[in-house]
Order: sequence, then structure tokens, then C-alpha cells
Amino acid sequence: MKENVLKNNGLKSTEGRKLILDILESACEPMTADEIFVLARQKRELNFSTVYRTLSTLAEKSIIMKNIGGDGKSYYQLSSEGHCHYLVCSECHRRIAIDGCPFEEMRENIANETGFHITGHNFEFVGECPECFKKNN
Amino acid sequence: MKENVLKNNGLKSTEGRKLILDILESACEPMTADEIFVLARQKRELNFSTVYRTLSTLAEKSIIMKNIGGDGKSYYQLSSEGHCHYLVCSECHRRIAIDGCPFEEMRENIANETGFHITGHNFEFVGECPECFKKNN
DNA sequence: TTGCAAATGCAAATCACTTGCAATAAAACA
DNA sequence: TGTTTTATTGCAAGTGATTTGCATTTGCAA
Repeated sequence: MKENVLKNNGLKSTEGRKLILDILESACEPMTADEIFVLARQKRELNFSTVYRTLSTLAEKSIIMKNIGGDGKSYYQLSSEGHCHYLVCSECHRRIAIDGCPFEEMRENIANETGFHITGHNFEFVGECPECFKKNN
Repeated sequence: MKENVLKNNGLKSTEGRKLILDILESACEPMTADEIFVLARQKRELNFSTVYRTLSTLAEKSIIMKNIGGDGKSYYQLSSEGHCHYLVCSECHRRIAIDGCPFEEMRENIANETGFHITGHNFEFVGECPECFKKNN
């Protein structure tokens, strides 16, 4: 339950935070702060900077994950959901999920070799989707 | 030779462009636009927006590669150099190169499965370097 | 050498995101 | 339950990286 997730992490359970967790829970894709803001606004008053602050806080507590896309924007998703990566079309910006994540194994090796305490990763393939490629070639 | 690289791609060979290619050639790491600008300025007058425009143009022609780091900044490197990926410390922002790139193989499979014309990828591990981890735990 | 498209400089604009501070709401405590 | 304490929020202004419009300059083909 959302209340508990928050309290267990020493965070106050506020309407805004619960709403943002709700939104991320029903999202099937990583979302930008802006997208989350738009959906949240349909339910209640909520400031843009509150959305950003909430997302930072949740990411800091590892309740959600933050990734930077090739477009320079941050994408957020619940950590509990099996996370996935994307193919991003450089032309139409369509995003297609790639199932699975091949980095868990790599991560162990690299952590051992370097002593880094690895907490996450950013990955995406960039290219042209079949439609855009056809259009341009 | 730099002149040819440019001309072969239908670009005029200007002092600024050659200088930026020089800088990237002698860099052993991906660089930000700002870092490139600072070095370039030591050699000749050159506007910030020219640096950005040059980098975009070169990336568009695939002469250089652009990757977005977890800090949201763009990092540029020559495509001809074997490219590499990074471990980035979320605390002190130290970057450590990981040799090799495990994505070439994956790329083929995914391209076949999805029809995407894949032109590049962004990847980095994020975590705490041994020093910062020790400090915080 | 001239003509013209491409490249550059400059200043202002944009975009995603952050911050300072006062007002408010949640949880702790009496 | 009422009150205090402290975290959270709203608002407006601020940042930092990058982009753009437009006038000027430069490379290079004719």
C-alpha cells in the first residue's frame, strides 16, 4: 500500500505523493515529469515544482527509478516493476520497449572489478523506426 | 585528414571545424560542448553557438558520436575511435571507462526483430565510487 | 573574381529543471 | 483533542545547457 511505502522510507504520506505513485503504477512506460504533471493535474491541484521534488525524493529513496533519455529528459518508473529499456526513433521519437535487461550479470562483474557500488544504469538504442527509415531513404 | 572527412560529407572545411576535430582527436574521453569550447578558445576566437552547431552537424553526419550522460549533458567523441562506456559516480561525478562495448551483437538481434535501423546507443552505469561509498556508509 | 550557399557571431529565447522563502499540512507530543 | 514541530508545498524567480533568428562573413564552384 502506498502509505506504507512512503512511511517505511521516512516520508510523509501526502496526497500529491500518493497520486504520483498511483500514476506511475498504472503507467506501462517510463514517464517524464511533464507527463506525470499533466495527468496529476486532472485529479487535483499540484505544483510543477512539487512534482519534480516528489520525483527526486522518491528516486533518492529508490522507490522509483530515474533514467535520462537520449532526448535529455528524465524518465521515471516504479522500481518494483521489472524495468525495461527502449528503442527510440530519432525522427518521430516513438519508443518501443525491449524486454528484459541484460545488465544484471555485467553489473556484478564490473562491480567486482572496480569496487563501484552500482545502483542503476541508463541504456537505450537510438535509430530510425521502420516507418521513418522508409520515408528518408 | 580532417579536410577530407569534412568534404566527403559535403561540409565546408572551416578553421573552427578542423579545430574541433583536432580537439576530439586528442581527447581520450568523451567531452562536453563546454569543455571543447574552452580548449578551442585557447587556439582561436570561436563562438559558443558555433561549437554547438558544429557538434550537431558532425554528429548528424556520424563523424562524431553524441551521448547523453546521466547528468543530462551531452558528451561527444570521434566515431572512428573505438567507443566506450562509463561508470559514473552519482556523488563525485568521477567517470571511469569500461572497456569494450557489449551491444554490437545485441543490436543485430534487435534490429532483426523490430525492423529498427539502429544508429547508436546510450549506456552508462550509475553508482558510487569506492571512495564516496566509504564516506557515506 | 565574383556570386552564392553555407557557416558564423551575437543576443535573445527556450527548455527542463531547481531554489529561496513564506504558507500549509502531516505527524509527534502534551 | 489541541498544539507544537517539522516536512512538504506553492509561487515566482533563477540556472544551466542548448537552440534560434538574423545580419554578416567565409569557403569554394563557376
